Amino acid sequence: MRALTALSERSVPTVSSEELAAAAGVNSAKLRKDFSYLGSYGTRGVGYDVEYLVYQISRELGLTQDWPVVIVGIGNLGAALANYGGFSARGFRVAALIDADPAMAGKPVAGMSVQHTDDLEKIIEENGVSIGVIATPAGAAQQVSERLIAAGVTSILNFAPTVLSVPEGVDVRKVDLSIELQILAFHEQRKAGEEAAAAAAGGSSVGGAAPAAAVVPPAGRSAAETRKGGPEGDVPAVMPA
Amino acid sequence: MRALTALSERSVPTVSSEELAAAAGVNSAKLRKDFSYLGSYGTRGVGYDVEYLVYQISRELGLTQDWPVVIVGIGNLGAALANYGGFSARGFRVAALIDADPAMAGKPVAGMSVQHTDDLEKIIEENGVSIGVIATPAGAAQQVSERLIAAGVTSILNFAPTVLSVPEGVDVRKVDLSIELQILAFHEQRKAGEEAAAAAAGGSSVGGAAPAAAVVPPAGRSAAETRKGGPEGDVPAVMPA
DNA sequence: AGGTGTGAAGGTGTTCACAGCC
DNA sequence: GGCTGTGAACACCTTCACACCT
Repeated sequence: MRALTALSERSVPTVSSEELAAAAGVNSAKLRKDFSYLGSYGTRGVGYDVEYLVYQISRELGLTQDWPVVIVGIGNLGAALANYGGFSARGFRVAALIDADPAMAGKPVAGMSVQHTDDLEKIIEENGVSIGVIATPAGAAQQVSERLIAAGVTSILNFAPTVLSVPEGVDVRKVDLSIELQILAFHEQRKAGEEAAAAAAGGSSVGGAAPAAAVVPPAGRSAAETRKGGPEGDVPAVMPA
Repeated sequence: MRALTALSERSVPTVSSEELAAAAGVNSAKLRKDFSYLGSYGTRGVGYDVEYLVYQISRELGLTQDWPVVIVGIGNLGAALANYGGFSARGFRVAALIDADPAMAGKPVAGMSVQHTDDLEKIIEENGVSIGVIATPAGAAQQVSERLIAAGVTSILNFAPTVLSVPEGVDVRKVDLSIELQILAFHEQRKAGEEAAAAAAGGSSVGGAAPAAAVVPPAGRSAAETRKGGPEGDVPAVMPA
């Protein structure tokens, strides 16, 4: 979608699956197959009409609708989200900012006036909100989610570091910022391990030029097979000590 | 890992793959197979020693190390990240907060003093930082990333709404907050579509009780097969108008 | 000639089911 | 008897390759 939008902005009229795939960094066959699930929107010998394709995909993804959302918990994170430009650009409209702190009520954040939690139900109903964003502290999250759901919200984006328990039919997506860092740290560790291994081995490996994006299981497979000793001071399968 | 930590806090000594799988919401066979890649850390007839398993997985994931990180761009989002408790809890230490605005320099955020971009290289080198977090506006992100990388950073968590281009060997993870909302909106749209379809069909479907977590391609497959008409006012494959 | 749409081949990831150990 | 560790079966996803359309 990003690649398509870029083409659209450059007023490119049509793309072949090959060109678009290259721009998006994927395989052209995959792209064609994916598009085929939406329908036959291409023209053989020509390619896909960019504008038409943008429209079809947008609609399929629900981006042609305008989704009102509320943000509950206007601390640093809530304020950051309220100011985040990406939302309005993608069809989301921040209908209200809600905080439990009476001192926050009435304060202007991102050009809106913060409202108090007391009015949560009213706000949701009046604006027909079905998506709520929780940016409260962990302790408040579960309770907030219950009130949101009771008022009619059926999708929740949860930034609080808690697992919410919600009734069936309600979607929750949890954003855990530290998990992203953990993933980076994991790869960082592997980089260090590979360097060390390479240095120790002294270059006896075959094509050891640039093992950039290694994947986990296969790498340690054979090592794991042999080392079945047990729980005493042994070495991790995927990374040499 | 979350499920394990919870057990550890409740001082549960051992778990079977079955119990842990239920707690984590996954299949027990998958869990055993995944663990087997790390080694044979379980005891047949008994299960896994919780503490030992926590340690092994932590080490494998690189969580036993202390990772210094810098946050560049101390606006709302940067401040929110600096205050985010989850980082220190998972072995990350915020080594410095950096902002380009001279007015920010010296200001206290999350108990630290914000430093100016001029000192970026010095800070990175002195603290041995290999992971950087970019929370600047889109326009500054690419340049910041280049300075970070030149100074020795090899992993970047990018919150700015831009695609960074970086040399090989550098990992970038992009967090796009609006994508999460888009995913919720997509499911939300499908919920609405299903309701409408159910209402229209009047209950003639077979087991139409609760099609909670539907997946995309299969659903619209047969419909897509028949509708090959072409680009005039037709209906999306996966969602009835 | 150029490029889509798609059956078929090829991979990868998941689950089953059971031998083997405690 | 209970539970792990793992080959084998299975399901799903990706890629190939080519018939068919413009």
